[in-house]
Amino acid sequence: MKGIRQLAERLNISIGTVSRALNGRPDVNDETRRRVLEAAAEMGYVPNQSGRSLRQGTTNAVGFMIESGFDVAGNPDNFFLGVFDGVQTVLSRHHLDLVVLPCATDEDPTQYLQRMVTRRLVDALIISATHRTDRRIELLNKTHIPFIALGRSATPGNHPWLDLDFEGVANRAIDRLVAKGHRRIAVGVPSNDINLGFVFLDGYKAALARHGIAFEPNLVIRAPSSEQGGYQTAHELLTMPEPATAVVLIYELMAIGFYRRLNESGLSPGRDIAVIAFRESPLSRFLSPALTCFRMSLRDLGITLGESLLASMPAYADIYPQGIVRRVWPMELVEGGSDQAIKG
Amino acid sequence: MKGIRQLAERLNISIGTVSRALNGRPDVNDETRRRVLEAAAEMGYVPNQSGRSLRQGTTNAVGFMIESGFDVAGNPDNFFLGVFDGVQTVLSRHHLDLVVLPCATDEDPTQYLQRMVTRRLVDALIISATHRTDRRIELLNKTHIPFIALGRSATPGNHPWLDLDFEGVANRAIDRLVAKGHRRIAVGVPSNDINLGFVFLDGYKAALARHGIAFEPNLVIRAPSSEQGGYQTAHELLTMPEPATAVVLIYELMAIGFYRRLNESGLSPGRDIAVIAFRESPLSRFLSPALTCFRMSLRDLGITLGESLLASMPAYADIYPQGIVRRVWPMELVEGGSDQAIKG
DNA sequence: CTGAAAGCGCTTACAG
DNA sequence: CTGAAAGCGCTTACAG
Repeated sequence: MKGIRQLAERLNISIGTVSRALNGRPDVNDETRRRVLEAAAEMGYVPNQSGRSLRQGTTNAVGFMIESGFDVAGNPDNFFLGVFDGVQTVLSRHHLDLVVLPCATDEDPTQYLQRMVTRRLVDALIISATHRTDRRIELLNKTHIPFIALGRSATPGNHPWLDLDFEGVANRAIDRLVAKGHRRIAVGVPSNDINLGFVFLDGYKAALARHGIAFEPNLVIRAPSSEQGGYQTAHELLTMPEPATAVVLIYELMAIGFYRRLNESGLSPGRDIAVIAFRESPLSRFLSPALTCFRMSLRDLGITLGESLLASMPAYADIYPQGIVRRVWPMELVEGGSDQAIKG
Repeated sequence: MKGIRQLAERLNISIGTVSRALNGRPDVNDETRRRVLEAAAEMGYVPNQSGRSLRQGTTNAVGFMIESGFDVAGNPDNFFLGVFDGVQTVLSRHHLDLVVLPCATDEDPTQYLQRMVTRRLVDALIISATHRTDRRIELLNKTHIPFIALGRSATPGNHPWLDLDFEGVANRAIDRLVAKGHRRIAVGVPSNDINLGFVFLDGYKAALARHGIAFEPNLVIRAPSSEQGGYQTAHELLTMPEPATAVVLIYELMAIGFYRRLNESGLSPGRDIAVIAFRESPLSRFLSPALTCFRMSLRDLGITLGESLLASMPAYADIYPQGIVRRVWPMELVEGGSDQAIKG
């Protein structure tokens, strides 16, 4: 066990001076500092995090909670790994580490989060896949731990959040489809309580209203965010008395199942029914025809997420003076062949 | 700040007794224990992990390192989230938590791991995506922290490991294809140093030898483990002087690109060229024709991974007496239409 | 069965 | 510029 004490003994100085030298305090003789750093490197000494945490009251770690159950479904190409990378870029500037906290499927997310918070495993938290009403937000607001939500929620709070622009997705998709002559436009939305479904649906209704198209509840297909869900969505649409001519899917994974169901009926996406989906992934290019979808930089999203979180922490607020960030993240439309059909 | 001291004051007993009651020590009066537990629940008291860690020398956390760069590629449907779930099932039995440590793409994996180890963030580690020679294994063996590798490696060590049965995949795929009359069977393998590529290739060569088929180096196509890589693989195969009649792909993500390239030439997987891929995912069923591939339970793999890790930790060795586990994980073949072509 | 005390490895006012 | 000492929140021998 190589602690600060061994290091100090070896150099014949006090542990206080070693600590100050290591932590870059200005009140240390240059020569002393040099010797300390040299010896530390040689011994491979790194401060014990528990010792520091206990003394300082901070862990120098930021937690990112993910829920296997909800997050997985719609994210086939590892949405999160891209975001992690961006978050880490920011954290590493301040010698903070990112630890990912995966909540097991058989555990209540709020209880899990509660445990992580009270154990003081991390100084701050990022939560994702927010629900319409989200008890985690309630809990975090009560405990006063700094956090940011990747996703809005109807649960109130003064916390920062970052969310993808699902209104924008709905609006631009509808505008595009209407411009191509479509009037009966369906949407495939999540069947659970995840907040983005609500935002997307509101955007859809607003866009229809702008174009003077009446909202028809039966054109809103609720299905799991999976291939199977996409298959179901296509099946429902095809067996309707008056089928839709276009569809906007919330997850591109659904597009695979959607395409397949169309093919089974001898129909072709893009020719017989227009398809637009959120979000671009490696798959979207390889579908045939390529999927019209929305693109974003996961890394940039992660960077903004990290910076916005730090902005809400007193210790970093002067470096990131943006205050409480509440921001919608824009996305870019990527044209594919899947919505090229011209109607009427 | 609600610490053990506040709890003790409120109950008018010493902090030592509170600690003993909370930790389930037998030498505590039943009534005292009841009062302590009740008050703790009421106050929402949970022991500070830094305090415990510093005193006990353990963190009660197990780390699972993932590398964004390498792990992501071949795992479109979140391989790891399934495994995490199984690992957590095991850890939660012993009040251990799983923390995932994602190594950023711009950081050296060995240095990252070094930092995590010396900081003493976790008591034990799981590493994944092992390379042919893996400096992380060298490091971990040196530091004497308990760990298990998900994947074999040529780097020596007495550590436990668990690995998927890539020889089995190669053998059974080749047997099946040979039985259908194929003799020119290609393989698509990773273009990097990841160990599974070596294991798979060895299995392939051995299987060919068993069937008296000469090994042809140009039938080994090295490509990235992505759709693009699958596309490249198909392209190379189609432009060969004497094309292969069957192919085994190491990642099912490659199959998407492979299918697409075949379609571009008016060829059909399953009819014109037989395709088998490792590993089953939601996608494999939705490809047309469905992909013949290999299935496993990610959760069960995670459970075994967790139990094998604990077996190597002195504190848990009596509960998990399996010793140093070194085990190959079997998989089940799932029939699709992609290898139904009969040659000869 | 309980209390008082030591100590895990650090950081940081406080003297000098 | 440096050292001696206190103390972060726990657990655990050691007395009684």
